[in-house]
Amino acid sequence: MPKNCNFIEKLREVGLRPTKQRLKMCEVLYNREKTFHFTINDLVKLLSEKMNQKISLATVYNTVHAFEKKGYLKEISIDSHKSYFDTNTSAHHHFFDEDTHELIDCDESDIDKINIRKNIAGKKINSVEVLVRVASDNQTQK
Amino acid sequence: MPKNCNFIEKLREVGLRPTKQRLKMCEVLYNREKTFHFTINDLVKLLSEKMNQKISLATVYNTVHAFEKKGYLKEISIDSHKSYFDTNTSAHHHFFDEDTHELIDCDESDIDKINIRKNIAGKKINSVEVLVRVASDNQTQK
DNA sequence: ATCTACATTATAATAATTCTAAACTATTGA
DNA sequence: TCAATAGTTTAGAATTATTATAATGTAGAT
Repeated sequence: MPKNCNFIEKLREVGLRPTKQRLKMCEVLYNREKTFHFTINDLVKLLSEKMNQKISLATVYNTVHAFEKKGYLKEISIDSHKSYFDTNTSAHHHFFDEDTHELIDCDESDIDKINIRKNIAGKKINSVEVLVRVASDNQTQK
Repeated sequence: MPKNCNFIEKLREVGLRPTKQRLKMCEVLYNREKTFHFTINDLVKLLSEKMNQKISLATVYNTVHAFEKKGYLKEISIDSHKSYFDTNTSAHHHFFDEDTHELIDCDESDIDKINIRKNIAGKKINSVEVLVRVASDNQTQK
């Protein structure tokens, strides 16, 4: 498991002070095998339940947004009622399970490269993202 | 210009009563050449300013959602802070101009067909949507 | 014309997010 | 080591978007 000093350095590098709260958040977010997708709500729950660390809501918002601005987190738009964040900040696509409301990362190999034929005058492409919505296939058969 | 009786019929067909408010909304939404992208806020403004029709906010929400449920409108997720709706309900992709916050429809021909290689067990694909974020190209040059 | 089910409305309620101002703390450098 | 200070956290208030409520109104069937 990565030690906290990694997080301290990481935070320092981008100019964020390594406070107790930010370190706890780093642990929750980045001390894991797989990419983590979450809403602010999920995160607050995890922090208070699992980490036994009560962090003010405002701090969670501030810190998540600080992380986002610094490129530690990426916001994903799926549902206009909820903000999802992703610890995988590289360009990648998603599946969204409409039954469970779960986000799943796509690998490079899951979706062929997207070819954009249209050009918008004076504009450059910042990102190309695909969202594949899936749901349980009820007519189970042949 | 399409006459209102078209809207009356249209509404009847899907089981919505053609009330004064819904007809006004139909006019704003569908009496236009091009696809219309809007937020609830945009729509309320248009109704009150251009159409001189004061409709209660609750009615606008209810009616937009009724239209959406019946397939007259499609919700587009771009920004978790705003709900965008689209009068083009067919499957299509979008450009999103991050400078102006404007949505632009893609034609079939603008983006090659997306090939999804991954399968999620027991799940079927409901939709595949591409969002291309663009912004002004400032390093104007060679 | 009357009835009934659905609509509209103003307003209250809720939920998500941001603001505020005071208290706190990590860093700097004397 | 110890202030000074600049950035941070916090509780709670404020704001914004959306939904619920309950009274009143209206379209469509009889």
